[in-house]
Amino acid sequence: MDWRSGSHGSGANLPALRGHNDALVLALLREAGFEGLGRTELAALTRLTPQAVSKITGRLRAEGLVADAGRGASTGGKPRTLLQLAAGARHAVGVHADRDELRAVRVDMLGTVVERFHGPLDFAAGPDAVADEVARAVDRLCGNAGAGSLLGVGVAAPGPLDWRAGVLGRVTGYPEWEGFPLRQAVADRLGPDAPPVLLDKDTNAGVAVPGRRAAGNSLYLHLGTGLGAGLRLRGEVFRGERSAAGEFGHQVLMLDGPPCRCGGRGCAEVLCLGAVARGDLREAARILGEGAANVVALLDVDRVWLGGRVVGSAPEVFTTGVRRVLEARTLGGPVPEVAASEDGVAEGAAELALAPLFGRVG
Amino acid sequence: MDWRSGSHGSGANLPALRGHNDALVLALLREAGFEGLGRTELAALTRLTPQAVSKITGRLRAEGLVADAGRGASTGGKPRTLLQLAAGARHAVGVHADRDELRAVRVDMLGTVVERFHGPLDFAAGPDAVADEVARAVDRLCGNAGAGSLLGVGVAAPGPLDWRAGVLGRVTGYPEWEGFPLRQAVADRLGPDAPPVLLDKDTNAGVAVPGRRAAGNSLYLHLGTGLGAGLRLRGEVFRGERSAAGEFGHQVLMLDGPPCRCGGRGCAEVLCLGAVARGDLREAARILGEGAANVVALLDVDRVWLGGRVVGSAPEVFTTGVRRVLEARTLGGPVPEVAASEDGVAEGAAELALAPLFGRVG
DNA sequence: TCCACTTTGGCAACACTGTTGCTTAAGTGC
DNA sequence: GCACTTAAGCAACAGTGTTGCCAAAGTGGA
Repeated sequence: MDWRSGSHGSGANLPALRGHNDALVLALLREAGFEGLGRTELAALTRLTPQAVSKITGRLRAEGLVADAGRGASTGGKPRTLLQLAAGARHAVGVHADRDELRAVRVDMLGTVVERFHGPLDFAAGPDAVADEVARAVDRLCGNAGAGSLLGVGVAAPGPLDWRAGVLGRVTGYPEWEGFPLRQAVADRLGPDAPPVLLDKDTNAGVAVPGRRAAGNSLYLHLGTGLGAGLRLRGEVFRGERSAAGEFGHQVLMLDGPPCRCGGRGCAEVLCLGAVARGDLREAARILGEGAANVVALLDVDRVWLGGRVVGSAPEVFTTGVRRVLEARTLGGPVPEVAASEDGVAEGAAELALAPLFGRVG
Repeated sequence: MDWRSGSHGSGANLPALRGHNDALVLALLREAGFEGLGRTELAALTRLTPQAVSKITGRLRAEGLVADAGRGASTGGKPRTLLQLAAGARHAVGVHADRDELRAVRVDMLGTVVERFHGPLDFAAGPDAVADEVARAVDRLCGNAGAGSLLGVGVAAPGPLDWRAGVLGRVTGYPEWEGFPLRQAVADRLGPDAPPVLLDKDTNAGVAVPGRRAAGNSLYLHLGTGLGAGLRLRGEVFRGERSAAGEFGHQVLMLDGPPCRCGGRGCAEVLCLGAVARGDLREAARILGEGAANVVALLDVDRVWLGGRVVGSAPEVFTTGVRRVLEARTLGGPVPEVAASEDGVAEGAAELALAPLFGRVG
């Protein structure tokens, strides 16, 4: 349930109890998708009594979040009335603010993209101008949605940054960005009636891409101008206490190897980008694979997503290269799924805004 | 709160609500230790109303888990009545079943060791004989405790093993151990009225050593005949979906380096043990530090514990060596605490048995 | 066509949770 | 001595999931 807030979490009262169960039912209905789920199945999955499920779904129906989805087949008695998520009843917006481009999407409660928008962006114009552009993109996408149906806005930006405070960190090449409260800046521009705004690293949004199977542990590796990673453990984005988790580019893979801009030697990033610069993408994929295999072994990762422009330029090379290393290094154990991710950072940002509805922090 | 059971966790009802709040209050009182805590402070920490705290502490007092601890200083009004954990009211037993030695402890609810026992052990005698020895050690330690005060028994053994099922995996040198249900074997020998028995990897027990600050992320590195790790994320042991997390020995630190027994090349273990074999403990510490720094950066780790016989032979060399690497590699960020752990695996195993009382899985 | 059976799902009463409103106890400080 | 502050319990309350019961809506055999 995780009603954590302090170091030990928070106490729970009746509203919190109800909120937990509501979110749980919504999450199960979301996973079931268009097929829907009967009340009896929900009772079995939640381990609540059928009567409790009836009360809960009654509430959710009254709020318009859940709707009937016809009748199921009979199993010898009255056929069950199927319920499904009223996907279009609420929306979320996700924005990927990259160095030279802005991509924004509006998604429904299933995470399906309803509307897209993208345009140029220029970090050099300064953080205030970028906040303007982000707010403008959100407004454009929300004009077509019913008022009040927007649950949240997620903004993904290059890290590092402070997720809790919503403040940017040192963005390479743009020193004036450090310390800029982008989350608050966007929220101010959207007005006081706007839903909550979240700010997260692009790699964290990348690992949160909506998918039916949110459970388990996932790793997203982003190879572009730099090398970064996002982690999803037990279905939730893992950020660490100081939003610093997911540092992958400066994992040392070759002790006393070539010097890196970070001051270290033999970092994954310097090795990988070096191979890319030499045009040796196979070697870059192998290095990426070795780094991924370290994380896979350490954290029992189920799925590895690869993204970023370099990967996008030759997805096959990278997925097969990484998969080969993982197969060699997982001794008998299950080999994680490896796939190249379409640029889904904006979708992931929207997913982070949607997450609280389903009882997840992110 | 984490009343997880299925992939999405479980539904919550009133008993679960009460259990969560009871566990939370007990955890806070445990952290406060002998100083105790007033009802008002508990209310602030739990975000419950003072009246709710009075009801909760009333229940816990009736069960004997909590007791008065005198009066606090007045802050201008009636002085608060302090409460503290009745540490001696319940106990847990932890057993470290190592290849040639058995160490067992009985601890109170604060995790303080009340009684110790250790003796020889011989894995070669077979798993049944070892289960006998473990059960005998538990019986010996529990004879002196009041009946019914035992909350649980934790058994730590060399990994890999299946934590959920309580079944051993491949123990190097003892092929007949694979698949042996040690947890059930011990439970059978303790009888039907005995409290729950847990089985976990020694490295997981090592990272769960009782300490006031359970929150945050910790890493335990064990350097003995092999190299292993235990992870504690957000205060809970991280085992992964298949109990496979914490693989550290075969993290590749030197691409295409010296061949390892696992079939890979340049693994942390082969590099580290190689340096140890050459008598170069400083180099071993440096390698350990580089591996630790990778994990620290990836997971935003706060504390690094070092253990195992090799570390025990020269704790200063390893702590300073590891700390030096961490200082060099954390660029401006906070440097995690580094300490050599006394052999606390048995205490950690007891802690895992105690954990459910405080609302943690482990 | 009828009827026993199974399964679904809602109504009403219930037990029990934390919350609210109020009162009493027990200190401090002018 | 008295106003004030803080702690903590009693009683009534709102609202949760649970239990017991019953009506609705199917299946399947006589």
